[in-house]
Amino acid sequence: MITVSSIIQKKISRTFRIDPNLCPVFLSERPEFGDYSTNCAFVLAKERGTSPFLIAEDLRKEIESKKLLAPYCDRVEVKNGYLNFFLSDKFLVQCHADWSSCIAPLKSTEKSKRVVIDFSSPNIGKTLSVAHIRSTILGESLSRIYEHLGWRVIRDNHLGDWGMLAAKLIAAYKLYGRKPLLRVTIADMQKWYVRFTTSEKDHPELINRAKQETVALQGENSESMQIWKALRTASLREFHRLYKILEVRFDHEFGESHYRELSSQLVPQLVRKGIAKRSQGAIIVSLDEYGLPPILVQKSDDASLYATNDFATTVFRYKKWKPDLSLYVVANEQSLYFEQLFRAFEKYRLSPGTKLVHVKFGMIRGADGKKLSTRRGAFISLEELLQKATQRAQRIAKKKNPLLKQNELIRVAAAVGIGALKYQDLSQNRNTDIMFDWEKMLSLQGNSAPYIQYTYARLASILRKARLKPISSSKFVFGEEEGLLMRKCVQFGEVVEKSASEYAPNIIANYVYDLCSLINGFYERIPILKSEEPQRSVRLAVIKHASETIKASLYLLGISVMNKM
RNA sequence: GCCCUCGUAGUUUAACGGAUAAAAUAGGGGACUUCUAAUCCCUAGAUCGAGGUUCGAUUCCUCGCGAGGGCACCA
Repeated sequence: MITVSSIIQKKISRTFRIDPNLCPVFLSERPEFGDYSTNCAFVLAKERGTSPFLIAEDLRKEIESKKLLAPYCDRVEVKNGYLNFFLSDKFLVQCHADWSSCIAPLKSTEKSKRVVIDFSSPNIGKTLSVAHIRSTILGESLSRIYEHLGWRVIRDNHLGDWGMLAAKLIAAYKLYGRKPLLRVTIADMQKWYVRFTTSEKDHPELINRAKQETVALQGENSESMQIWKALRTASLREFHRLYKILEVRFDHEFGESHYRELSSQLVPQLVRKGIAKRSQGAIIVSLDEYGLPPILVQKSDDASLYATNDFATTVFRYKKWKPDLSLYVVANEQSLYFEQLFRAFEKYRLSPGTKLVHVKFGMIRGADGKKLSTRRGAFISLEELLQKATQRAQRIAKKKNPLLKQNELIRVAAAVGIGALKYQDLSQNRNTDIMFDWEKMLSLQGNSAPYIQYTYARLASILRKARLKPISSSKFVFGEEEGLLMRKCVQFGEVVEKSASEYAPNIIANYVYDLCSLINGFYERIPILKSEEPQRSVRLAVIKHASETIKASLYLLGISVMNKM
């Protein structure tokens, strides 16, 4: 994978002995500023006490006379104190000839870096809702992005399938369940669970029943254990159905239950090491030195907690995979909690080998601006959302292109509907809250997935009609318009790297949208099939690269393309 | 009370401390005998307030104002 900006940065920092951090090289904002720019002259001006314009000019002369950036850039300009670099045509032709090195995913090997991505992570017994959509879609996209960069990605769906939740589900089933276990659905469980928790207030004995279930769950062959297994399986069945529609997959679904042994061993271990101590009957890890409130790892009735389990999970993952990076794709609301968890883990392992990151995101809020909750009656099931999205897409697809065959129509509707939903979320900076709005969620207009998919379909149609004949590199000359498009395509690699390092798929979304907007302008102005050789071949080649770039970008967002729509 | 996230055109959103703050949508005007008009072109419109740091601030700091979230036995 070629990332020209880091090459330029390295050469400049080495040649002029500048700290690489002081000469950041970034993609230019406009064509007249070239392809890459650096503001290092400003930084150096401060250190040396001279004018940034003079420094920039000196650097430019030196770079040009030594041909420092050959073969990548053949032109350097100084403008407003910035150094602007222009990719050479020679380099663009080289990219064309070896296109796969620009766009193909890197292969992962034994030595590749490893990342564990913890995402989606729903609770069993409860229907997936819009609240799960962000983590699920973001996590899947991040997984694909890291895979593209050659990392070994371990996707783990950390199900909430244990503890009080599980106990209450079992107790509720025993009380209200009139169905054989095999026929129980998530909707049933949810109904029973809600009934159970709402009656708790007036009937405190229900809490005791649930506590008894937690004890009963310790017997591997108890009736409660059989019920639990069945409820868990039924939940997973439904989750998997929706994940399949969303094109989301996991390597593991260990869930909290997997760590029950480890959790129980952990607390005494923490106490022995002097990390945890008893306080007000409970066991806590104090985090005073970080200015954080303490984290509870055991309740005063000796039961374990969320944190205990997560701590054990972190230990388990560390031992099993020795990951370089571990991402927890979980909403903003849990910021404090994760900070506590990571600090506590830091105390446990004095030199952590894994970088732990809470990839947080804004909440989906209701029309009233408040958190969506079942209690407020603001429950919107994911299934309903997916259905509506697909239905609307189908209606519109039929209107727009009546020639589509039935099977094509169905494929288009799914790709467009689901794609729009994902794009709507992923194209936004992940920290911004989303106000839930049916219209917005399902919109197929403007800056949306179908705009990009449509651009792809247009190009596919041209390529179908064209029959490509490869022409030799020596005859290959980019005109201005073709060059502009090619330059944008060449940026793909660095865009992917940036989005990975910031855990921000929206960088890819913004990029592919820009690319398409460029393509559509090109499409309007420049004839392709009807142009003369050798231009025709050059244009076709660029169009092909562009369409592959769209496809690859959308793939990283978890969105599919089609040849007709 | 303390902590976290956020505040940008009418609306929904972009923007590594940098160049003329970018789009979509709604509004006004235009382009299909031409590779798919789910398209393109033109037009009007914005950084919550007050200070500070900086050559340069939507971005960093302080104080306000506003929205949302979190803060010991839920997950």
